[in-house]
Amino acid sequence: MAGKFMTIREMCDLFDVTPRTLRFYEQKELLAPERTGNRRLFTKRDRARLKLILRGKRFGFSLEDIRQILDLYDPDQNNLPQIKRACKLGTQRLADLEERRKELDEAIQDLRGQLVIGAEMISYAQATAAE
Amino acid sequence: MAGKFMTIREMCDLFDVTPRTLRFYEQKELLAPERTGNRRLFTKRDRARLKLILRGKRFGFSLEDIRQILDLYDPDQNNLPQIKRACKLGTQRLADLEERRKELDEAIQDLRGQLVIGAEMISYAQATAAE
DNA sequence: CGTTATGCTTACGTGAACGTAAGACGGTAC
DNA sequence: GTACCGTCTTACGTTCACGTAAGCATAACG
Repeated sequence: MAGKFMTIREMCDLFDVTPRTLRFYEQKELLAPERTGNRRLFTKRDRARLKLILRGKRFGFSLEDIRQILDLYDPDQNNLPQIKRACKLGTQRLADLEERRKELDEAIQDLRGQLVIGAEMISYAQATAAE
Repeated sequence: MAGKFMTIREMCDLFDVTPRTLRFYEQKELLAPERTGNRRLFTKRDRARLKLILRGKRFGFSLEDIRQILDLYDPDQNNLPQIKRACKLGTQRLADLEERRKELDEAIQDLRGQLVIGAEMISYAQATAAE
């Protein structure tokens, strides 16, 4: 049923988005589903791209940022300069992500510390209440 | 000059944001600077909160999400139920962040792989061009 | 002491990322 | 055949996160 092509509804159910969202992404050239008549047919490629799109969004990238990143994932094989540009941009993006990971680790440490403090406040409150 | 209080401009320079942004965050109750007359005076607490705000934004949280997180970082010490709620929410948020880290690691691995492919494409193109 | 910078409030404007409603078209279930 | 999905296009509406301009008060500088 979903071997090669998927309808827009199947895509929506699979990724938990609305049809409007998929059409919007197509309009922004983030997706490029096939057509039969004027019905959209989403391929494996579209699914892979959508996964990347949603992931990017969860990390605060704009759709325009994401479009640039997507180009990295399937550049025009016959266009060497474009491949080189994509690699350069990708290397830069990688450094970006690694920086983000450091920040994320820091945030996790902070939050853990805060939870310890919270736990202390609770046990202290209970201790004084028991007096 | 910036020992205890900072002007809005000093804050802007320090965090690379506009005055409008700081006023906007205050209106949304993310910050609560003191006042002298009607001039805002930002304290160490505001600086700590702003750091958290900007960090949250980089990870795609909405300002409303962030407001909830901020409450975690200085709950009302006299309100035990609120502390407990904050801890619960914080624990949940921690799991959330750790999930994000897994995703981020995945994204980094993907991108590294993609860069390898790109490098291969470049060297292949150059090899065939040399024939 | 006038000019220039900084800050305040109020309020309308803007770009991104969709939501939503209207109307038309094609398959298909009865 | 017609009633009903599912999908399409077009287009106006909406929310979030600020930008920007106007008008006024105060502070800092020379």
